[in-house]
Amino acid sequence: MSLPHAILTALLEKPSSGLELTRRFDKSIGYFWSATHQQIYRELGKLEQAGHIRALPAPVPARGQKKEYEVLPAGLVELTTWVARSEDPKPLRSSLLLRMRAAAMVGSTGLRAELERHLALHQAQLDEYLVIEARDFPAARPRPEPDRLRHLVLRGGIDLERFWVEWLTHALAELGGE
Amino acid sequence: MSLPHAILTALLEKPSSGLELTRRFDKSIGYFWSATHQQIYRELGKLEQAGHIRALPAPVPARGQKKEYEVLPAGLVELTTWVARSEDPKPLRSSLLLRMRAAAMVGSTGLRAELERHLALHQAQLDEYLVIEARDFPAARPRPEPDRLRHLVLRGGIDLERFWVEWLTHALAELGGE
DNA sequence: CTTGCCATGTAACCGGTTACATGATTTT
DNA sequence: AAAATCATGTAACCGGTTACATGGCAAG
Repeated sequence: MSLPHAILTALLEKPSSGLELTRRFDKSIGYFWSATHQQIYRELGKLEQAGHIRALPAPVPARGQKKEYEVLPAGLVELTTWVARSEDPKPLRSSLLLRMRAAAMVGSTGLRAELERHLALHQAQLDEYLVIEARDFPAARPRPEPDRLRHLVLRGGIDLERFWVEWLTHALAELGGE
Repeated sequence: MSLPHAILTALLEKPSSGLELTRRFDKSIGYFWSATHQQIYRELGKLEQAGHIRALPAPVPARGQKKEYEVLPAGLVELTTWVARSEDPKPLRSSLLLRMRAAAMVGSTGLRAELERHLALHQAQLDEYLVIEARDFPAARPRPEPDRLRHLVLRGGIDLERFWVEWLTHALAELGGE
């Protein structure tokens, strides 16, 4: 049940329409909780019904017309209690690790190319994160808590990509020429 | 579309019944592709229908009776081609990172306890992996390829847990007393 | 002969994914 | 006025989750 809270967070940062949310998900919150525009519209409807958000009054409400949403006090309460809520981490699901395990049974033919492809993807994502870090979090400390928290989140993304890059590099070396 | 291939791999390692598979998932393949017994029975049905596996003939087939499955040649082909197949990594989904991002907007009250809980969980998982590594992969190299691949998979799990342990430790330090 | 466990399932639901539909606005 | 783009949606599907049902078998 994380998507509604992802949306509440995004709307708190800045009231937005569905499409704007979709775009911001693509380059920010979506880095660790992605969503398509269909999901977002569906969820906005539910959140409005629940009284957690409301559509800002539009001059002429109509289909195909932009609708801006903002968070209501009830939504703020919901998000605040959710932050303190406890939830187990979902078990890992990696089809790449699974593939490697299968390769141990049926041979690793063709696996190398896939590892190289993933390495490039993770390296690219890492580079993207590092650019954001340099832009949004230049040296200078200490910082106010909100900034520290946002930086920690980004750090998580960075270190996770670094893990993949290192593991894939190691795996390719270990696999040897095929 | 990974579950069927996880099952094929497990059945190649050793022909099993549905419940046996469920148990083996809980302590091996399930570390990176978990499944409940309902999923497994459903998938076994599909795989049998597709001609990828077959139930070994039982003396008295009946409901509530154990059914052993084995992989058929078609299943082996399917798994082999799947290993070489290319598939993008699913985008990361971490409700913990999301929670921290929300905390940057509404305050981090109650977050510390959750971080500590996750730290303990990941530390426990890491310890479990390390025991398995010591048991199944004692020093001595070089090794045949299948063993190298299985060890790489386990290494992935280990390094991933290490990442979480380190990041959570860092986050707790950075968060400071609350 | 009841309790508990082994083993195989069915049913309902839910979030995420993919494909498509529709209206409004801007560009050419 | 046709084409492209912005913006909001509907519908169908699919894998994973939760709750429950059913039968066989062994222990006390």
